[in-house]
Amino acid sequence: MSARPYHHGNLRSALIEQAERTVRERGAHALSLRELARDAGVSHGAPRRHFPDRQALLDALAEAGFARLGAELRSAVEGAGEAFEPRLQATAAAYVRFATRDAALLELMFAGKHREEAGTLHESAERAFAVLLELIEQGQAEGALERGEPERVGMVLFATIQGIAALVTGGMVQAEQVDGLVADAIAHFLRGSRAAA
Amino acid sequence: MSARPYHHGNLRSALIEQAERTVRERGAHALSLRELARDAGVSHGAPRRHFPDRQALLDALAEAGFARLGAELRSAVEGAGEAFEPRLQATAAAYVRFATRDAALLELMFAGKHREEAGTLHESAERAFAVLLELIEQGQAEGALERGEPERVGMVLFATIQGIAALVTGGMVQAEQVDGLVADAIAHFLRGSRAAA
DNA sequence: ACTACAATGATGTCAATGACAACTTCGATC
DNA sequence: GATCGAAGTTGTCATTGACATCATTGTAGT
Repeated sequence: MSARPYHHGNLRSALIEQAERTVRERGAHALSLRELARDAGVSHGAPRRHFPDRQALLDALAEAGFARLGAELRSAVEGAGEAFEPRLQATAAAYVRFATRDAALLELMFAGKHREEAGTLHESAERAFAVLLELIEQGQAEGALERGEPERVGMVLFATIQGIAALVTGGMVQAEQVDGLVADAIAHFLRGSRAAA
Repeated sequence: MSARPYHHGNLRSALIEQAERTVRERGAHALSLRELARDAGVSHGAPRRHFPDRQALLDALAEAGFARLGAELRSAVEGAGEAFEPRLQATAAAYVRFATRDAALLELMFAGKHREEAGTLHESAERAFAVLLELIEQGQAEGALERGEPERVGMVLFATIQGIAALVTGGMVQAEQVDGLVADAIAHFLRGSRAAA
């Protein structure tokens, strides 16, 4: 009759999982270590074994977020054939989808990134964004984008996509308009790029 | 010897002023009503007369933020001559300047905007953004931008500017690169627009 | 099997905080 | 000058994050 074993077994995962849900549904400010502990059926001190303080949990969430973002972007690229433009469309749409579905999480990810202590976070972020850089390189190879460092060439495009996501989460754009707006932005960007080449 | 008069005199303003500083320097999450009260030399219950709860203070900050943003944008437009392109450059730069200097505040402003209760916030936001819409209309009149609703035509541009600000506050772009990036983005956008016309 | 030991959780405590209620002081108005 | 509402004070409560100390359990080494 071991109603609840003394050891949870995978408390860390359970905490992160529940925390992701809370952040998505009620924002990061609503995240309470004690509430997480209660939901996991564990004492209020237990989470401390896995996360020394609240910020450590947020960092872990950010890290997991980058991993998932990278996976979703990669999946979008790979599911969109070989040509540059459809790949770009699919990837941008995937990014906006992530950014709007997990707006608060993305905020965490960005906020954690420029904190000094955030050790492995930078690497996780770079791994996620590597997908985008590869895509830019393909665009350059196909002559759709100007030459130069991919990071610089893609910056304006990335800013635009990120900005669209911000407008959606800020309520300045309806959800139904998103796809059209993304398509618009990409078409606009590519026109501007070709004119420069 | 009125060391401290019973009535502060303008507690509301003092609280908002100090709160703006705190938000700018340490973020909105670090804002404590009790700390504000202490700094103002007033009891912990006093702020309640002016802000029923913490959110009310945040809303007031957002409102003041929109007023200031609108003023800075207008000032940028008016200080940049009559022609569309320099006006656009100046306005975009002013927006990014605001967004990076008061990143946490801008976040508050966006977050508050799509909350139902936020009564007058929407109006404040619209007043601030009216400057941008007028500018878009001028660009259309001069043939630099495609025709159609200014709100739609300007959306991609606004997203890009907002996105650049996000990249800066996210640490993905150095402060020195900002001006160049903004100029790049605008040039890119205008090329794309002319090609469409 | 037995014993350390390290990992994981439980319990208790503290200071800070937001929210609320009840009381007090001040100043404007009649 | 009495009244009354606005502004401030004091006291309290539940919640929270952080921390210290203790309890339990699985596991490695013998």
